[in-house]
Amino acid sequence: MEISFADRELDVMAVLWDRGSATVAEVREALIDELAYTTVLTVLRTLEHKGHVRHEEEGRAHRYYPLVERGVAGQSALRRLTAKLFEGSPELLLTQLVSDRRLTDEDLRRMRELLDAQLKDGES
Amino acid sequence: MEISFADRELDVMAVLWDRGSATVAEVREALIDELAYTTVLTVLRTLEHKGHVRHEEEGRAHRYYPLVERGVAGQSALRRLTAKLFEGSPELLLTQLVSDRRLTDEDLRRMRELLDAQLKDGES
DNA sequence: TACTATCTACGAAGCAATACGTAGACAGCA
DNA sequence: TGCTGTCTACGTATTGCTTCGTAGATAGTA
Repeated sequence: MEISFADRELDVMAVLWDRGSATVAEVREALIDELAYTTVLTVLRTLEHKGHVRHEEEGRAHRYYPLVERGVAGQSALRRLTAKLFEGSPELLLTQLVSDRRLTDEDLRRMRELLDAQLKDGES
Repeated sequence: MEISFADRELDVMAVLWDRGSATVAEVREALIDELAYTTVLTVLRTLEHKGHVRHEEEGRAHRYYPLVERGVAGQSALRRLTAKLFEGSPELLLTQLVSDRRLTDEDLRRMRELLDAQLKDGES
């Protein structure tokens, strides 16, 4: 089961993930683009309709909570990206990743440790 | 300048990237979903209209060539992904990438070697 | 010549995403 | 009580993506 978000939906989800939860006004505040209040509301309602968020009453307002974990959405997106843009090779993706930004040695070392840890996990 | 492709457009681009170039019939053949001939043609024409592909006459048919490199599109997509789904941290992205159980130990080992190579480069 | 297969060109329909306006509910305050 | 600001609900316009049908051109073949 694949999860994916349209551009604007992803913007909104990112706010919910960052803050844990948010009201319409808070989401609107957090977004870079200046959207009408009702626009943000609409996005949240469609996300709710799709089952990606839920809401609770908070006074007269609604507080929205993400129902999809950021990691799950990330995993899904990474798989699509790997398949379509990196010939199915995570290695190629990593090549791109480290060639784009100038990562410090410290960054690279941490990333290598990460791979070490994962490899040791597999051995057990 | 950000480049992005819709889902079906990406499917088609992937074929062109894999093969270097292709006619409408070849793209149609290569796609997993069975689409009408005109559907594939339309996608290619809109891609051409956007400047992402070009075509040359080949007999009565057209042969389409990608004008955007796979790597450039990949870079663009990776940036978006990092920003929206991994809080701007390539390290978090890698964590997610390597935690995918679909990766073999061999994949992980090669990725570690890649980072090793990158680290040794940095020392020189 | 007439038929068939294959191609492009064009148009249109359906749907989802995006964006916003208006109406109506309601709390707080003058 | 009446005004103002804030909220949801609802409707709607626009745009882009996707899909395909039909028409017309043309090369090859009976």
